Amino acid sequence: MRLSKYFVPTLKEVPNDAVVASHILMLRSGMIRMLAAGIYSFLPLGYRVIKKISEIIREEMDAIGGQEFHLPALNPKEIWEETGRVEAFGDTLFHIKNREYVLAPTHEEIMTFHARNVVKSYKDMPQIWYQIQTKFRNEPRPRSGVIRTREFLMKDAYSFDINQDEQDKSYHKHDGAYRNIFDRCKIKYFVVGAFSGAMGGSGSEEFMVKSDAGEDTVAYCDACGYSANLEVAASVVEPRKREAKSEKIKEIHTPNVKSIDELCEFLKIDESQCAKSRVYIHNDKPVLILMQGNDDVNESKLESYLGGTVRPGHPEELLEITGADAGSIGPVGFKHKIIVDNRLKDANNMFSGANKNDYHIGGIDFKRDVETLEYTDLRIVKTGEGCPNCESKLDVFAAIELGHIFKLGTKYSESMGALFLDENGKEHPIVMGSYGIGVERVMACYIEQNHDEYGIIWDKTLAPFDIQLIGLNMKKELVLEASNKIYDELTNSGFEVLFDDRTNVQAGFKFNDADLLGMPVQVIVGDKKLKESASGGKVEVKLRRTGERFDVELSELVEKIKEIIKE
RNA sequence: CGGGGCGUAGCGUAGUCCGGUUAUCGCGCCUGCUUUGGGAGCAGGAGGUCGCAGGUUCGAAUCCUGCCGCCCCGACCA
Repeated sequence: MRLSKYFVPTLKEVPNDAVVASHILMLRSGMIRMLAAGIYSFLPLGYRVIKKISEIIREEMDAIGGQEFHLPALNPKEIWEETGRVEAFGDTLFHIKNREYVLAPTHEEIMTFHARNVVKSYKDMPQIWYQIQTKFRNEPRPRSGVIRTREFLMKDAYSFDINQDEQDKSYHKHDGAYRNIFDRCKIKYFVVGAFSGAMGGSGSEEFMVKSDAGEDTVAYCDACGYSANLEVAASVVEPRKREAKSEKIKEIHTPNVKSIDELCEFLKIDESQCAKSRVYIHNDKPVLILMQGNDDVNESKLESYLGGTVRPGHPEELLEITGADAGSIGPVGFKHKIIVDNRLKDANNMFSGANKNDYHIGGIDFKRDVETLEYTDLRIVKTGEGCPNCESKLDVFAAIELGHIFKLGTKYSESMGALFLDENGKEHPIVMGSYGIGVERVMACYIEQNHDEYGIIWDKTLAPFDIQLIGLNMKKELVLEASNKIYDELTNSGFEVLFDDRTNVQAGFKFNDADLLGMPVQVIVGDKKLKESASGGKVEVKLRRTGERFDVELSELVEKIKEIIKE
């Protein structure tokens, strides 16, 4: 491809709206342009990368017996009503205004629709069906360029099996395929056990990439590989030990003391002696949560302990429920359910609010002074805390979710009536799995992990082209002829070559563009080196990743490049 | 949806507080000449409803009101 005719609008300056590296570089290298918030066009160069990623995914899906579908994005709303997901998705689902259609945010219903009444016998399974297509979600806040958008490309696969054991096999096939896909894309990732959330089902794993641009938070142990979404992550922390002697309970006047830090300062005590109170509302009833010191409540853990959803109480509610404002609330005399973090199990000699403004209570013994307590793990894990599986320390960081595999069970097959007969003629719902990969996210994550101050650093697998051929001064006959010839030779040898044949662009400009676009190999043709050798001339070869450069005789160029580029 | 920021030529921006000639500068673009191994030089040129609408005023990029768009944080998120 000749750059003089190719639409690659590179940008010298950083666009105002881009913040994360992958977004900046995709814009600057002319691979994408924004149409509206969370809606992007892929330009020719960027689309080449998307096609390469899709092809890798396709190969690995086919290798585990996947069959590719092409499904409608426009779906009748009634199919989505069969599973109750019009309501479940709520505002995230795009609705068509002038017909009872929705834009598909995923395709469980549609695949199940095709399976029911057709996949009727145990002999028809297993099946793995997949698609690589555009999905639509009305995200409240798109962000980070292509990482969270309203319209995006997703590989979604669905498996259909006769029972859970068989489904486990399909699940493990996908686990392997996913590892192959991300390995081949040269992405450094890790796998996290996760909630299956609103998807339903019994188990799931997320394929994550460590990145500040990510929206998930993960606890990870370098030593043993333990990893978990922060929503469910556990850690080993020093518990509050019960002291031998329980002090007498006493009320203390603490004017204007609100926070745990202020309380410690005022009473000259350690935060480990403090029980912080948070009031949540669960099923319209108040629940008091006690945490040690400044530990934070993990609302996901609280929700899974209680079932359903919780929300923090409003200030007015707190006053009505406890008789005090936040900062003076405590367990003594609290009339409703109290749940205490494990770290404070059976603690005594604790300080907490008195349920009376400007007063706290000291010498609280949870076993003596509070009627009924429940204990569970409610902490948000922090960096440096002990790994629950080994002796090492946990690291907590942000991550991008690249892929997610679910054991769906029979949620969709039951609600949509996708049933089959087993060898005894008995009817069962199909056991399903679903498996997603965000295609643009693969691209963004790769760039997040492979760039420098000059631009993107592609490996051959995802690079839009293998080689950027740079003709330095295209007005010189010698350079023009030689670079044209090299272009033909490399192309005929099966390489994908982007030929910077622009006549009116300075050398430095071409070099910088080449580093920005980031093809793995640059071949630089200038008249000085062409004249250097009697045997027909030399060109310079530069490796983008290392910056290494060396001269190669023209006659040896193709062989040399083959050597460099072979995987 | 809450908080914050921004919107002036394709991109990046000055000017906005404190209203007043022809709206600033750089890059990019067009024409010509020169230059050609690290983001060229000279000369000439094109390009703007200052996000939109209304209002105040003799006069609005600038002040007021409403709306729209974009970014960041939060909430939300299979």
